Amino acid sequence: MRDPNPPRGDDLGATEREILAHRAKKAEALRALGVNPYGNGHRPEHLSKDLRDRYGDAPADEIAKDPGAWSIAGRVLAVRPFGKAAFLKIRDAAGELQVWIKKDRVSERDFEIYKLLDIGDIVAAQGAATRTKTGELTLEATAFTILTKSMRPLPEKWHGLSDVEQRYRQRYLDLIATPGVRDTFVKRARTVSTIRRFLDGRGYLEVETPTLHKPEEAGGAAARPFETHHNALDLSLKLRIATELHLKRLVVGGFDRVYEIGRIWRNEGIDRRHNPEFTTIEFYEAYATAEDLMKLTEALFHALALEVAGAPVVTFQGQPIDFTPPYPRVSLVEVGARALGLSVEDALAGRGLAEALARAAARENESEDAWKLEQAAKRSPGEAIAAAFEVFGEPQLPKDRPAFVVDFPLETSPLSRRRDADPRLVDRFELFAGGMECANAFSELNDPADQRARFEAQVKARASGDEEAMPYDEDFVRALEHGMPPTAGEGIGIDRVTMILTDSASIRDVILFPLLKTRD
RNA sequence: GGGCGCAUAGCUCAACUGGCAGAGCAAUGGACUCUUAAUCCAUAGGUUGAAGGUUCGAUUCCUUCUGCGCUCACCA
Repeated sequence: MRDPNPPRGDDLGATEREILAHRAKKAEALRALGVNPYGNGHRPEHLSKDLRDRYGDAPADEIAKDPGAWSIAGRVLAVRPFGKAAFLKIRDAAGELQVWIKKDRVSERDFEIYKLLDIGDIVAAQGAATRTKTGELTLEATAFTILTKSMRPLPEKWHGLSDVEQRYRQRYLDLIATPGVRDTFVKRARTVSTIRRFLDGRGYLEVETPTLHKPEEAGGAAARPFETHHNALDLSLKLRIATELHLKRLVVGGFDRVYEIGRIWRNEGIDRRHNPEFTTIEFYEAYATAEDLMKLTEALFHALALEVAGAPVVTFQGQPIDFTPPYPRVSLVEVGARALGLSVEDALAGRGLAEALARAAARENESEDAWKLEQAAKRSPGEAIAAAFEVFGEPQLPKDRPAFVVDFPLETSPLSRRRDADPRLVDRFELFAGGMECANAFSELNDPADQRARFEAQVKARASGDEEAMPYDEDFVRALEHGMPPTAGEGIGIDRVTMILTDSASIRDVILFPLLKTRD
């Protein structure tokens, strides 16, 4: 444990303290030159990209004919000084550009300012374009100033930041120093905007529903919620675990096509695929069926691959995945039952199921899966078959393409409409890609009596220890009693889709500030 | 929550079987007007994550704690 009342600036090492002090002196020296080290009001007229667009690969003599008058600003990433000249590597919003400062081209004062420069400072330069004899497009400065003085050093220039923890805690440094990080988050933004454009173009309305839920509202998924409290109302609240139930209320209210892109919270474990807060898109379309949404999903993911990754085939962790429709379909009950050596009929009826699960568990003997199968034997037939699919079916899903898992048992889907042809199943699908569940969709249950029964089953499950079972949402049933048109809905995990589109191994690499433990 | 692993200068990493804690980059001072990890000379920088223990001696071995990573379970 450290000093509980550390001095401001916390536990700096001597080197760091010296750097801060030295740079503070430079800031004062800038003020003495009439430069506010934290000034504002300087607006660059160009981006580094403007010079590249203008000159491209043009040779030096051609650039010399029309060198232009350019004005850029950005962060200094590297300085290569030569006494009376220097090359600066500057990064702005559009890329990087070299700036060349020469004592005989800038004013004496500007050269004094340059001498107070540190790597990490935000600077502005004006001047003409040129190409150096090593061939690099360069802005040859005629005016130079420091806009913001950086007081702390950037990470080491060769290796950057390799301490994963520091990358997440100080993401601003990660963005500056680690190649590709910036691009990942640009692609994340493009993923969201592509989805938004896709749905807007199909007549969907974007809405926002509460993230603070009363205890009875915090359903829509199987998960444990975070708990919080409103002081003025003295009200216990939970953070939402899904947007589903409010969005369907809106379908009842006449918004036939709605979606919400938003943060949800689930109070569960953290690993490569899970962060306590993450972003989903849920959308609901009246008069559509799960079958319709499969078509829509194929079109959407194909569009995402093209728009975000730039090609229909995306390589994720060394595995190319072809997002060109159509995607193969795999039956959960068939594969699950077959894995247990049973017919679908016997499995759904529970005939021989316990014995088959025991046999399968024994086959798996020491592995973790055995335990999962043994637990499944205590649940309903549908849940047991789903468990068998998880253990035996999921690893066999196609890896070079996304795949739809279809034919879900009723018991695993408390908000899904029963299938007319077989009421033990629901018209539901999950989209798997890259070994992850990326989307989950179904024809929505709009029979209020059936919904009531499903909620009752959930309450019973909760009473017998299932902490992830949903609460009974009376108002939601009331809404259904007013009549919800036949509807299909879908949820997509934005973070996981972004992982695939950016080839990121961990969900933390696509969340700017993932949750970490507090440091003392 | 379980298992495995990691923590040394601001950053990236060394330090043999327990024997004076080092290097590169960054920094500081100096030289240098075409560099791309610029180069050259010099200097400074450490509670080896924390607390205990074993030992003549601990970065190294042991215990506990903290944080992080991987993995398993739960989950999307």
